[in-house]
Amino acid sequence: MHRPAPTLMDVARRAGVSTATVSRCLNSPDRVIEATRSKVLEAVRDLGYSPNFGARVMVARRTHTIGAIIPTMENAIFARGLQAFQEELRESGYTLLVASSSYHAEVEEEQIRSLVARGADGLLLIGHDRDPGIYRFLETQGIPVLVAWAFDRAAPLVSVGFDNRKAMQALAENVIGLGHRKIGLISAPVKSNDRARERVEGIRAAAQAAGLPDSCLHLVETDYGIETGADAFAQLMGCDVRPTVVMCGNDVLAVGAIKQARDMGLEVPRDISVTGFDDIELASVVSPALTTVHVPHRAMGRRSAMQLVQMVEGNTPGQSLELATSIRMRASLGAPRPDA
Amino acid sequence: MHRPAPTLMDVARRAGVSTATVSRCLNSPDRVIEATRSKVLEAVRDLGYSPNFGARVMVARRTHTIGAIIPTMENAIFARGLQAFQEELRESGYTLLVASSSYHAEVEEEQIRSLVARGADGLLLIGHDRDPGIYRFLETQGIPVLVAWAFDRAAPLVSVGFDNRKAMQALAENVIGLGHRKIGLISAPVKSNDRARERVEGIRAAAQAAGLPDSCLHLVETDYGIETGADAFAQLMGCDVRPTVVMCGNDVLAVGAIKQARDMGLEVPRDISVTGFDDIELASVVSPALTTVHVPHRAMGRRSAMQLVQMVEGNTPGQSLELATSIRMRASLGAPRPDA
DNA sequence: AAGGACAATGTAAGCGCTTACATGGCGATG
DNA sequence: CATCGCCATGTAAGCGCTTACATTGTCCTT
Repeated sequence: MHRPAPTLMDVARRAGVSTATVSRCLNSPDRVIEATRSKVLEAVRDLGYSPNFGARVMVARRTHTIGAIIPTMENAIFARGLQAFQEELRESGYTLLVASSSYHAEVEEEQIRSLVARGADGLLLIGHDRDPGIYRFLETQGIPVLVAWAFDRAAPLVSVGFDNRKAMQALAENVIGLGHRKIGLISAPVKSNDRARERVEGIRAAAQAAGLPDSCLHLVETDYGIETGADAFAQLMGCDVRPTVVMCGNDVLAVGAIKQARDMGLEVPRDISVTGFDDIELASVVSPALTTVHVPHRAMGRRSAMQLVQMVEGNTPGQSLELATSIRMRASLGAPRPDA
Repeated sequence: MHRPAPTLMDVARRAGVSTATVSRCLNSPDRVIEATRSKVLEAVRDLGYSPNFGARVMVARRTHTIGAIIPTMENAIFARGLQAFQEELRESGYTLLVASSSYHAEVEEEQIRSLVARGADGLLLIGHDRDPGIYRFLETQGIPVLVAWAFDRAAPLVSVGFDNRKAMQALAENVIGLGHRKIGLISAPVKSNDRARERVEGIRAAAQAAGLPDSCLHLVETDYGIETGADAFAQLMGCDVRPTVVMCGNDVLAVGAIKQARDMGLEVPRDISVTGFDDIELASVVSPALTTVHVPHRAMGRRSAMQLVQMVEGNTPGQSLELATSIRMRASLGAPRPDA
């Protein structure tokens, strides 16, 4: 059905030169005399020639491609950071290829292998929880890897991000400081998700520090999404001991919670407070605006890109970087009702 | 600094067989006797071997990779459809690689070339507006291309999507039917964005059909985002003739408009109505919930994937598919105030 | 005018893999 | 027991490109 794509050889023949000359025209034009060059470039245009990437990579051993695997594209949590990551990469002459794992470890592993096989010069991964085998694999492949969205000095991999536990703990201290003693928690599944786990533990730590019993915390785990957040909220409200505040592992869940509260005729924050995590755009749009932990998405993306490029080009071990988070106090958090 | 990644040859030597046998072990295991196979697989594991994609592609001429270039990852408009697209691809044994163009034609062209060079077997593009030169390039490369998010029978490329104009026209007819005569429009820049353009024209068509003068429409173009939507809304409200309804080219802009209305002390829909387009999750979360055009994101993603795979595998020309949209009447649209 | 330096181009090896074809061994068949 | 066929494996070509090295021609230099 289709003539195969033209090759270097075709161009060379048409221009009446050797393949080497064509290659040089394309890669170091100044090493070829003007007359030849224009002849060759004309042939390239006429034929609609485009170099075969595979062949080129095989020789050059560099693709100028960075791969990123994120848990999901479905919500905005990674979107902004990734956008910044890509912008910065572009400036350094790299192309970003993104794959999403749908929060499945096996899919992620598959994607890692796929991206590596495709010659990614470096990889961006989210979070630390991962089968050690895959780290060994990356090691033998000699591919620099950077972990983002979670800073952990002790982790085996270089990471650029923030301390999830500390950030959530700070928010929880505020919540407790307002007088809340019955706290509902909605989190993404903590198994094999270090970020979710750390956030929950941050809350635990704050409760403990304030001398609250463990029983004051009620955790519901659920998948990611507005609807699932809503369901979890309903579940929490159905318990014998109603919480006065629901702290959510991220903004998407929190928005679901707020929505459900509204649907149940509860007023936030008068009847119940809600908090989130991430400070995505959604957080300031929802009504009441969401109290949440602000994460420096764009800075994280940019710094990750810079660091990763450095690791790739300098062949250096790379250095972890901790970014600060801050608390955004907005309308969704208030003191508990005196009668509650 | 690093030992180069192991090759087929290394594995073969370690397992004491030929490279052909190793290759067969990996690609058609049943053509190799059990004993040999386990020997080879052990060597593969020990060495952390991963096939060199470039080399493999060069021979096989197939990558089982589909590339997609979307205008932005920053908001959820493409997220859900893309997720479905990826899921369907995965089931057919394909990997999805995504790049984003930030709504820049040159970036998009670069990404197309990059993805093609990387051996994408097929491409998913959004919308039809594009330099014809790039179509010629794709033609000579023999890469099947599918356009999504915009159905157009007359377009040169196969498309799976909906009729943007018709969809928006239907919504506009509703709006006009409610009695609105002064309509504000907030759209993404219509130049080189056929979807935005068609939507605006849909509104124009509805106005014309209802016998309204052109002057009843006031268009503001702005980039994508909640904040820009808010600004555009403020601008619209600052005009001498205040509209009674603001129709937005998409939900993100509409959410910005609603937010701005709230900030300006206007009650939606009593003081002013707002409509969107896309029906992303955000639309039903915002308060008041957004009246918008529902787009079958997931179906579009799945059908696009199926169609594209068919084009790639069957080497067939492919067939366009029009999907239906529907109107979601929610709280943000009401009749105009009698006194307005 | 002969020798040398240098610039432009050509020649060919080889990157890591798949696969058509060649080879050898073994069981079934007559 | 010789013959055939088949299965498991090996051999080697070649995918499209880059690049080290070889070749040719030009223009100085002495």
